[in-house]
Amino acid sequence: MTGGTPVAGETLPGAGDDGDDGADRVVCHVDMDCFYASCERLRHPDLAGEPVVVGMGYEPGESIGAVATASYEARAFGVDSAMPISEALELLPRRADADPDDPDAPDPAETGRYLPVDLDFYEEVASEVKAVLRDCADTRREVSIDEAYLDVTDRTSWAVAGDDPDDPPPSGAAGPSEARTLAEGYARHVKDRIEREAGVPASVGVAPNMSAAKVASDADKPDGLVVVPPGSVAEFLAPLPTADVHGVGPVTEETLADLGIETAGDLAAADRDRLAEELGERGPELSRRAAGDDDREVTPTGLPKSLSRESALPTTADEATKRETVTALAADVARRARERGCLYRTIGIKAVEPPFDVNTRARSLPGPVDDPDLVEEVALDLLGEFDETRVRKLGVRVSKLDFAETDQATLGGFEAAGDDGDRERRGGRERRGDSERRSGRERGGAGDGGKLTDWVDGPPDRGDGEEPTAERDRRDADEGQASLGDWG
DNA sequence: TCTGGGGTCCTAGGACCC
DNA sequence: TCTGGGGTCCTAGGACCC
Repeated sequence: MTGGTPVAGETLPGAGDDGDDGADRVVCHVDMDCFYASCERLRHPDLAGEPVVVGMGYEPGESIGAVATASYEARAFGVDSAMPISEALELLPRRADADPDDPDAPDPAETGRYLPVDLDFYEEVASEVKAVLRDCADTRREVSIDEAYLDVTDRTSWAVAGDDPDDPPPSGAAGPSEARTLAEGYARHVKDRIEREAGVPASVGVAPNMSAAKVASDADKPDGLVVVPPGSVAEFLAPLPTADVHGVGPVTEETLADLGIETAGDLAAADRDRLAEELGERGPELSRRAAGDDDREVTPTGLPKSLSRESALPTTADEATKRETVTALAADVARRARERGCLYRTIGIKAVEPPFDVNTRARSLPGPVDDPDLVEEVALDLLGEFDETRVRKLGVRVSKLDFAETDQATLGGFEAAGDDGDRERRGGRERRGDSERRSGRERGGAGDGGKLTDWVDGPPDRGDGEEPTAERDRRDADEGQASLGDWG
């Protein structure tokens, strides 16, 4: 896109009522364009300009799996995210199936390139994007592998470019409608750096709050930059369909339509008590967002709340098959929990009956554990209720995660004692897990000895007086960031 | 539509406690 | 034993997002 940057609405004098007067934030939402497909193009330049479909669960030559990402060229054929590969292939045949000697073969111009998901590679690219974001904003929230919010209030402002930033025009009202704000220049800088340094395109939305920035980044994809200055947020959102508001899905959209609410403007103006009746607390909140009113701070992503694995299988009632599947999923979830250094206190399963009937069962333990055998045992026990049931998908999940506990085990057994290798570390952790399993309730008791007390005076090997809790918190934060990429 | 996998948050009802 | 009220935890399900 080479056209001018769309600036949503003009700032009308006296209309600056969206946010806190004089305290307008500058929030960017960075959304990578068809990220997986862009990553594939990065390493396969011949894919440039081609319809590209990246499928999860897809294997070359097969028609299983679902579309994870479709390039915009592929979307032009109707291929879309979450679509079964088999359906995508009908809309857009595989290039490999185009054979010039076969009159029945598809026209190569109407075919696309299909590739399986390679998350490890996408995470490498994502980490380069994140490096740019870290450089451009101190306050960030990374939402997924390809999306982040930045609060850049302290790096730029809503002042009009060319004017003295220390003396912005009142309400930004002066100047021609195409006046560029400093915020726009900064957002372009971020966008250009991502493209230059990570090699993949992004769309960026800039607004005084998160939800408007999110909508803005979506408004001109791909390769978009949409700026919504304070005072014009409500006006920018008003004509959009309710489904464009973050948090409005198909069900809510339908409910709203039944109330005669079709646009964000309708939603903003709707009776919020009525919305609360229909939608619960979410209703009024969505209405506020639609009105351009969202005071959520950009806060870093925390540690995960749950870890799960699930997998689809040909619909079956066979008990042995189901138990095998759950056993494998349980082992995998337990392994990932251990890798991330967390204990869990609740173990659950999911069993999906055709067509899409989701059943969940969960059991909480007396205390947090790291115990793969127990995950399997509990999961299989919960599965017992579905022995007769035909299922098409099974899942295993651990929740009520506890990171602090293992951190202490890690620090005590690993860092402080020196690197004794992974085996030793795991052994220590397992022993700890077992003891927790027997006496999980000991946790939280004040001054009951144990590792916490050992730390009160500082790490055993270090006399530098560094405050141990602060150190642990920092590790927590780092771990949260580092693991982000795994949840695309 | 015959939907893949990994998450988050919210709600409602029941158990249990004071 | 009944009645009332408040709070917390747990489980199950639903909606939504990427």
